[in-house]
Amino acid sequence: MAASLSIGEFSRLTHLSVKTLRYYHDIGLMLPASVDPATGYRRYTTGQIDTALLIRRLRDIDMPLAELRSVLDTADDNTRAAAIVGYLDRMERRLVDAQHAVRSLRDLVLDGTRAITIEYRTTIATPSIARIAVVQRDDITPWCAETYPLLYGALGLAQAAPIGPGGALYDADFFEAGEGQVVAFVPLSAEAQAVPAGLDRFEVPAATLAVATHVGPFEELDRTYGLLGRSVIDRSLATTGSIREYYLMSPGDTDDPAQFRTEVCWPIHHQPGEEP
Amino acid sequence: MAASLSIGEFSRLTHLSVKTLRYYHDIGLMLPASVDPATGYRRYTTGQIDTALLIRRLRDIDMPLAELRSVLDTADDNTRAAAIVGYLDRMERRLVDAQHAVRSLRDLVLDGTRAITIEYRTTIATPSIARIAVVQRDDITPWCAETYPLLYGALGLAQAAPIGPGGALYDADFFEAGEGQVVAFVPLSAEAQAVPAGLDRFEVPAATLAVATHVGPFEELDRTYGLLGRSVIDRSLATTGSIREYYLMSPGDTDDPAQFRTEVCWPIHHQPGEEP
DNA sequence: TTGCTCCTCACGTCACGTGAGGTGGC
DNA sequence: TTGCTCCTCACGTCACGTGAGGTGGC
Repeated sequence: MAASLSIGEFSRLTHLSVKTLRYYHDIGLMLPASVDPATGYRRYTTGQIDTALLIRRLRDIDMPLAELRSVLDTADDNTRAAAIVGYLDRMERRLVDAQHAVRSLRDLVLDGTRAITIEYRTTIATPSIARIAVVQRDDITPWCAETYPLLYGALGLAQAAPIGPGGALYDADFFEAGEGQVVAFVPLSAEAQAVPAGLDRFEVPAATLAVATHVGPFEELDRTYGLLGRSVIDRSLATTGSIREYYLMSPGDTDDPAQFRTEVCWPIHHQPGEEP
Repeated sequence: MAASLSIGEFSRLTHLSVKTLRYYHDIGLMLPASVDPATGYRRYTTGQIDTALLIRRLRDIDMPLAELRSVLDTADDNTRAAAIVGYLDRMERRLVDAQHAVRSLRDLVLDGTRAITIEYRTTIATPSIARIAVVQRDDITPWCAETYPLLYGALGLAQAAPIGPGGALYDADFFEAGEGQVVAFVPLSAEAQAVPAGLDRFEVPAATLAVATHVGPFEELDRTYGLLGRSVIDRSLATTGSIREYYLMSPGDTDDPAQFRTEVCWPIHHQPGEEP
């Protein structure tokens, strides 16, 4: 019943180029139904159109060939559908992220004049409740989304009130190696009750800091980091130590990322104008 | 004032890898502020952080390096902003298209059982008003969006009513070479008044057709085409001639693409069961 | 027989990443 | 002096596209 087609005919019906079909044959992704042993001519059947169209659809949305291969190798329809839907989910998230990146860049370009103000501050050690973990840069958003409700939830249960805005310490490795220790903390008076399992007492160390307040979504923090880092280095104030952020207005307070206010704190060895 | 940085320090501040920075130097996209003639060590300045961050942002959303180069070569701020925003516009459209592709594939995977019914039909020549042009496959959507309001608008002015649903003829080249003649037509009684400039009288030729009705957005037509083409070829009915579509329910009738009904008509040399 | 289709190499493209093997700076 | 940083090749990767040069089928 299924008729036989030359590679050119099959190409026209599937909108996969002849070169692409030959390449898929070479790598074993999609084999012709038969190959003439004398001439090497490839023959496809109409029954292969479905598969070819699926491949084209998935390639159109950039599924890597390795993943496509494992999808095609999946015989069971439900398992295969689940694998595809899993990819679609990931893809949709990436598209949304890309849209945010486009919009944020548009804001930056159309309003590139926003300067930052930098203040200098020496903090004292602060008792707090904290969650400490080694986190990858790419995982920081979900980790925070999970951690802060946990911390504030624990305070609620203990009927204790925070004595300042929550924040986090980021190990230098976190930025430099893409993975490092992160301490998410909420300041709390030392007399407050015992902390639940999984959370720790932690004393946020005293520090001398250059501080810039970032207004807007977390994805745009890079600009504030860039300007703050530049200022610190230009003034030869840089020292080792953790980068610190304080979340003055965050997802716990508002749903609108444009309203977020984040203090970015860069460790310095002395305040400008003071004795080193 | 601008401090000097090694490539590693600059890499950490900009999140561009050392390899990437060296590559940008090689191709002349972004030069170090200085290079030690003895050791080849590259030196960057804090004043280059802004440019590096812009590059990173634009690369994050896949601007090709050639375009990035022309953006960076643009000295005038407004012209540069316009070039970036132009790219952002194109990118945003592509992202929306990709989202549609993802959703449409999701529908297909979750409801892959939809079969099509194929009927056979012999039509007679039909007088019509038409717009004829050579169109690229990629441009067909805007071309149609422009053409049908024109055609129906002309009918309105002439106080003439169409005598059947609008449609289009697609030359074989349109599908095979990516560009070919397209005739968009609306059937009209031969006695109706003269046609306005830019439009033509056209007689849609008689034909014997295999017809499948596609329900849903135009982006999913490939599946109906695949199933219809497969059926026609399997039955050895294929012949040369234009592919034809009739728009029974289209953007002129509803805003919801899920409601669109399109007859896809494949030319055949005789109806199955009849004498060839 | 003409001309269209199909074939197989070999190499190019894009934007880097991955080592190898070696030197420089603090 | 140690070990971390930086250097330059050369080659790899991903998913094909672009010819060159030649054969096959109708």
